[in-house]
Amino acid sequence: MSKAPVPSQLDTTILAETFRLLGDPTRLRILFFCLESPRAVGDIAASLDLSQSLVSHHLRLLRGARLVRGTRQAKQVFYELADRHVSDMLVDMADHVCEEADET
Amino acid sequence: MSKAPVPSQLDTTILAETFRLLGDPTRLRILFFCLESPRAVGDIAASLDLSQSLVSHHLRLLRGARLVRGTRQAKQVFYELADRHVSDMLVDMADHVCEEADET
DNA sequence: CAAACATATCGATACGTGTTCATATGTATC
DNA sequence: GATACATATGAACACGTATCGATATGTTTG
Repeated sequence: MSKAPVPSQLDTTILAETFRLLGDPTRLRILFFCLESPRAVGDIAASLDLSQSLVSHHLRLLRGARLVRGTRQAKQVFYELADRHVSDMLVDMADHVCEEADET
Repeated sequence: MSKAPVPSQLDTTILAETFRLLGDPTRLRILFFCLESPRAVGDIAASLDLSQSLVSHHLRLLRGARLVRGTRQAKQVFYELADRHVSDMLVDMADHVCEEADET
C-alpha cells in the first residue's frame, strides 16, 4: 500500500501541512536538537538561544502535528520526536539535501 | 559522508528553505503533477484549475530552489522535477505521511 | 512586420504566522 | 498555603507571501 505516486488533493494538503511545519529554521533546529535525546523546554531555549515562550509556541505546533511528544518529569517537560517515522524522515531529508549540495 | 545527525545552523536554514517551498498545497500539487511526466505551464494551470499567473509564480520559486527544471519546446515550456533526489524525496515523504495516517 | 499564442514579470492586496511581552497554569519545596 | 521554578497561553505587532489582474517578453505563423 501507500504506493500512489500522486496523492489526492486532501492528502496533498496534509502533506503540505507537515512540510510547512518543517519549513521554519527555528522549528527544525528544535527538532534536530530533540533528535539525539529528549530535551526539556528550558534546555532547548538555552542551548539554541531562544526565548522560552518561543520554544513553547513552536513545540505546541509540533505537538499538534504529532511530530513531537512531551512527557512531564517533575517540573520539567521533556520533548522527543513522536516516533521512528518522523526521525527517519528528518534524517533522510537531511541526507537528501546534503547530497544535493554536493552536486554542482 | 552526509551522516551528521545534527546539521549546522546554516544547513538547517537551507533545509528549512526547501521544506518551506514544499509546504504549500498549490506547489505540492504542481510538483506531484510534474512527477509523472514533464508538463507545460498551461496544462498545469488547466489541470489543477489554477491561474496561469499563479502557476508561473510558483514555478519560478521551485526553479530558484532547483526543485524543477523547465525546457522550452516551441511556444511551451515543459517542467519536470530537477533530478532523482527530488522525486525520491517527494515519494518517500508521501509514503511516510501515508503510513503515519494508518497509525491511530 | 503583424497577429496569435504561451509564458513570465510587475504592482497591489489580503492573509497567515513567527516573534515578543506579559500573564496564567502547573509542580515541587519550605 | 506561600514561594520559587518550569512551562503554557494570550494579545499584539511586523513581516513575509500566496494570490490576482494587468502587462511585458518571447515564439511561431500568416
